[in-house]
Amino acid sequence: MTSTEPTGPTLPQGTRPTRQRRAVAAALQGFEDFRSAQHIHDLLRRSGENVGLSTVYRTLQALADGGEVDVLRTEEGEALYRRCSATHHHHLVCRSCGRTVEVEGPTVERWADAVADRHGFSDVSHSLEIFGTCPDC
Amino acid sequence: MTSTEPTGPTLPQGTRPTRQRRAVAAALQGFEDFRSAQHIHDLLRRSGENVGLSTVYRTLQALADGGEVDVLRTEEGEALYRRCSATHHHHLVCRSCGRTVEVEGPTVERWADAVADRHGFSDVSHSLEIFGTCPDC
DNA sequence: CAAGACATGACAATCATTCTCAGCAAGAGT
DNA sequence: ACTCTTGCTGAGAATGATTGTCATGTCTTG
Repeated sequence: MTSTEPTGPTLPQGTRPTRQRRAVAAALQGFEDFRSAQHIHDLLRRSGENVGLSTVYRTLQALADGGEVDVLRTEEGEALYRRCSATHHHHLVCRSCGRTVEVEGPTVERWADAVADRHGFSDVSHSLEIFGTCPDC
Repeated sequence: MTSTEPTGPTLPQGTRPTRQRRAVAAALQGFEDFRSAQHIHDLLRRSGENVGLSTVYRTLQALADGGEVDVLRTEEGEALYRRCSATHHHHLVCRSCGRTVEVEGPTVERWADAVADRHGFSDVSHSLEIFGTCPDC
């Protein structure tokens, strides 16, 4: 019920801005496409920031819960993370190189909401990803 | 390399209609909603049909490859299977009870293909699921 | 019937993700 | 600044779904 003003959008309120959490948040600024938790963990290692794998998972999950990062599942079920743009959108992902293109489809959004509404569903969310082979592959 | 005429739509061509495969195919007729491979394995056990877990996985995968069953991933990444209707469609899934409603959206299909095409992507597929809470929950 | 090819299943192996828990660090109070 | 309380971290174990292995079983054809 409290209306604590968040000081920044980078980390969810109620958490401590530790070195590790900052590092993960920073790493997310370093790429455009979707990366796995393990990949991000690697990036951190390489850049000198030592952060435990568990912590990377925990932090990504927290960020995802707070709507700070997008999560998507590959066709094999692996979770991929990416910093979230302000606007709601979907992705066109290359199956071989992982290249990602952001796409928007206002029509789709409306359609999904309408369908859910027609069936009496509430608290609606949807996931939409397009997979294919990009021109370079 | 042969063009063997398929005798039926139930199992992909080039496979032997063994007891186990028939059993899995039959089990899929027994429910409307999405079930995990392990759940299906259990159903078979209970109904007296003894089929190994590996075989259930293999068969489901083969059926999925042949477009005979729909596969979707839960938000936790687990694969769920369901017999496929003839037409391409998507699903409105209740997050708490798992109830599934099939929905169609020709517009969405066209949109997805158009977007992919515009970016030069080939061999395109898309996944779209709508999650929500159904009126009974 | 015999041979060859494919299918099966018990079990081991993978692999991403989560759990555990002892030790460390941040923020509040003194 | 010092301490206390609470939360955070991380190494490694545990989990759980899925896939691989391979000896054995079962069609199918000659």
